[in-house]
Amino acid sequence: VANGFPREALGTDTLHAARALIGVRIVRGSGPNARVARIVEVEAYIGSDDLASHARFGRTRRNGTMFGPPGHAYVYFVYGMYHCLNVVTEPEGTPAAVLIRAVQPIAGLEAMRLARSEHRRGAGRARPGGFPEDARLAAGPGLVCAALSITRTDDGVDLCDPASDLRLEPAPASEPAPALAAGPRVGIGYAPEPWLGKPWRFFEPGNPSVSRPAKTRGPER
DNA sequence: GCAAAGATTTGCT
DNA sequence: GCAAATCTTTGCC
Repeated sequence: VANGFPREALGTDTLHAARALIGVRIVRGSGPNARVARIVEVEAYIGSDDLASHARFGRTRRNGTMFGPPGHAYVYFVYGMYHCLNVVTEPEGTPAAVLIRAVQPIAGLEAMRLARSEHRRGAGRARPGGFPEDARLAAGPGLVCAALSITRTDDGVDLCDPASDLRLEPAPASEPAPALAAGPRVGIGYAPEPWLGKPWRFFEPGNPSVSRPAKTRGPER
């Protein structure tokens, strides 16, 4: 019997929650067809003051979930073709979330490949022959949602509820704590300093499922 | 009501 | 290395 993810690990400091999410499982569905993936890369977006966050405009129709209780999924649509999954953090009323940038496929790889192949891209173009390496199936925020069939219908889902079709589960107790590295967030060139340079991207260095190599010179301690 | 840009990914020049 | 694909959301007139 799977345990639900402890909400208290997400309800306070977002940077702490972001680091704690590395290694945690994201599960889609149940039974033999369940898809299980291990989080290897995240980014923190904290409060309305963070000029890289969707919350910088205050509460809007799109980002309302970010203002809600922790442990729920904030899913948004971007660039006309991709979705991005976030885990809401901080107490209700404080807009903050952790973007899931990359996951490592653990189980249900067939279903992940199928979901990715069905994810329609540009002008009906067919995907070129062959699937990517297993480790690269969900190596990016848009690919995470494609591989796990995450869309806006999942916005607001309680990820700490073991009964949710999309949910978090703790890493197995036997698994060693993952190494951690940090660096600046990706794709937020519109944001001014100091937000642009905040080292609020966390990942497991060396993991082949990470979306892109570290921009930092070496692993942080 | 309209114009501009986006927490991306991919393929081509 | 750069621009296209594609459409929702935001901001301004």
